[in-house]
Amino acid sequence: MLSDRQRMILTAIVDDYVRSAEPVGSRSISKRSGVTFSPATIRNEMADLEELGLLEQPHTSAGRVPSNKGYRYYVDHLITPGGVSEEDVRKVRAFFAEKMLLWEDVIGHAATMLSQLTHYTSIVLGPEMFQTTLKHFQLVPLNEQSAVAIIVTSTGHVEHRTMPIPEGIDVADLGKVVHLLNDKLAGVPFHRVKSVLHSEVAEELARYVDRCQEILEVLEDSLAEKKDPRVYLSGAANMLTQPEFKDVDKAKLILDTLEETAALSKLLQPDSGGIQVRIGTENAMEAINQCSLITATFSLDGQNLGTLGILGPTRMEYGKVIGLLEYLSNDLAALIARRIK
Amino acid sequence: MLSDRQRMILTAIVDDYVRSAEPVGSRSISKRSGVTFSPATIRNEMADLEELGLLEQPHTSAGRVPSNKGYRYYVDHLITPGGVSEEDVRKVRAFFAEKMLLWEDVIGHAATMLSQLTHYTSIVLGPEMFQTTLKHFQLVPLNEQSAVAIIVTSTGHVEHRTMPIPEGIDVADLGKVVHLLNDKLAGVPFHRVKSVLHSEVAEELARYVDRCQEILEVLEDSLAEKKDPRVYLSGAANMLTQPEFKDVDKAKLILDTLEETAALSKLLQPDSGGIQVRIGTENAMEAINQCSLITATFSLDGQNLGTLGILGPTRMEYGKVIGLLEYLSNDLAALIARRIK
DNA sequence: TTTAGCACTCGACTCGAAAGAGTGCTAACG
DNA sequence: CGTTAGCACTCTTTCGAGTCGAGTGCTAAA
Repeated sequence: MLSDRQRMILTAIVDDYVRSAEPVGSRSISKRSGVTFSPATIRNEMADLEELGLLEQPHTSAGRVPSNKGYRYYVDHLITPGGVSEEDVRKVRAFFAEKMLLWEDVIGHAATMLSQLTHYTSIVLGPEMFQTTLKHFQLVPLNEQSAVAIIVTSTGHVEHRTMPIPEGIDVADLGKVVHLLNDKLAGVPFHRVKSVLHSEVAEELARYVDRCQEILEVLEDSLAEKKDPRVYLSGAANMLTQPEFKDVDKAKLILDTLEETAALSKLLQPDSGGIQVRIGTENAMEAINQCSLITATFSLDGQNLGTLGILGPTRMEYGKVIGLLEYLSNDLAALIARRIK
Repeated sequence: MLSDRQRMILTAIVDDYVRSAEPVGSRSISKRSGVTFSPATIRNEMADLEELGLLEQPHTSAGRVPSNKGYRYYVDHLITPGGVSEEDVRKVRAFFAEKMLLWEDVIGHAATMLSQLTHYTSIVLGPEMFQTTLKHFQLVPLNEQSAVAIIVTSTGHVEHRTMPIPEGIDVADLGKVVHLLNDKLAGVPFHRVKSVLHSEVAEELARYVDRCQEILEVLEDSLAEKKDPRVYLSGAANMLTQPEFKDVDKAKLILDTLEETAALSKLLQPDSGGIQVRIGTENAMEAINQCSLITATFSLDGQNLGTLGILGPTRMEYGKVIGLLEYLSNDLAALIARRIK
């Protein structure tokens, strides 16, 4: 357990270091308003905090820097529950007002906004279809060989996929199949679609439709195929403004990682709902062991609609970012809820 | 007009500099196989080439570097029409074989492949819908307030957009409208959709359908709205491997630019079909005045289907990239042609 | 016209000295 | 006993001088 003074000093060091990116010395802390003790006292406390593993020294005769453990303590116990600045609220409002018309792009634009507001990198995951239920689906024939499947999920997410039509299949037959499937599949979770197709639908369908086996097969491919959720990335270049990545090689390592959307989608996969903070080596991926990732899920009736993520250096404005993510994820959830009513 | 020897020297300098990123000295050229004259002779020629503005010297006592004008001459007159290596052909084949099933993502994946094959940054533009014609469109109602419009263009491109349903409109009415519109609008270029809706459709529709004015309005918004073509970016981090961008600030400038998709879409807009090379300051955007952009359009019956772009430092493997783009753009065009038959 | 020779230029690298920031320790103080 | 002043010490950063080496331009000879 830390004393009040130790907590105060740790807070000061984190705050200072986040701002300046330079090791924090005892003198600069003693000069803060509200500090009544001398640099020497602070040095003693700092030595104690270092022994506890909360601080580190880049080298003798440098100031102190928070360790990962230090950041963790800060986030868990010291953080000031950051409200969102009035200006940011205004920007968010303005943004949604403008972008609501192009609903398809709204999540992508949210990513852009996040990176602009925070000056960090934002990574946003769209809904993972596989975990939602099918609400409605429809086929629109394109030509002899292909059709577009439009899929609507219970969360109001719409997606289309082109699929091949087996040689010589009648369009009318397809229509019948789709009609029947909508009855059977509405409300079925995607991860069960495959088995439902096999167990319940196949036989009945076979009575009405020729060659239904072939039709079911292509439908399976386009409907039930597991796909990674869409990944929206924005502000990756913001990483380059951080002094910890002034070395191009380090920066390249991270930016390369950021281009692998599959890896990102795994990285953001939340353990649970709400806000999560992963500091430095707490992140599974080695390339971002110098970074912290803060994520927030937004959901509707317990169904996960997506994840907002902010990636920055471990030396990051945790309070501000957490506040913003909390605010924005609630906003987005509310927006989607209102939309599908 | 350059002498054969001058052309040979310029070629050697460009090739060497592209490989090494270091100013090329007379000595290193004279050592090349096939070179029969001494460094002194080459120095004389180099001085002449510099006077012509084709070469530059970073400072006295350094070797020579091609100027933008030098690259231009190289691209226009000296380039060896680069074939595509067998290995690359194999990779492209393998790639298409694998990705054809997920047709929706094929262009995006093509971008990824381009950046991986070239180690440069690839920027790919999807089809500009506004220049194609409408082939078919359909509405799928989502709930009381909204529907999805599926739009199919003559080039086989499919797109969906959510649109609001005006309060209290009958779904059956909507169906009628869509049916009628498909007759009227099929084959109409998108840039004329708006006027056709007004001039030809409006009156006739009014006879059958109540409140058709409101319906037409929302349709206009979702159908005829001009949207920038989709921009696919891949391999932006490759920029960081180039020694000319080892300075983080320069790199940041470029990466920032690369995040503005609207600007990119403008930048890639081709003057004409085929391959285009823009060297250094020939590019409109100041941030990439140290870069070259090579673009190739792929089209079908004269309709532009998209643009492949490779962005790299001016010190770029022009021959190889041009060859690859030529090959891939033809391939893509053929693929699309085969698909819509 | 080509080439050898040579003085010259200029960036890159190395080294050491000086400056400066911050510490840890000790001893004194209230 | 906690707090503080004082001080020696450590380590990085910065700067300039010196050296090295690559490459040039010029001149004179082949």
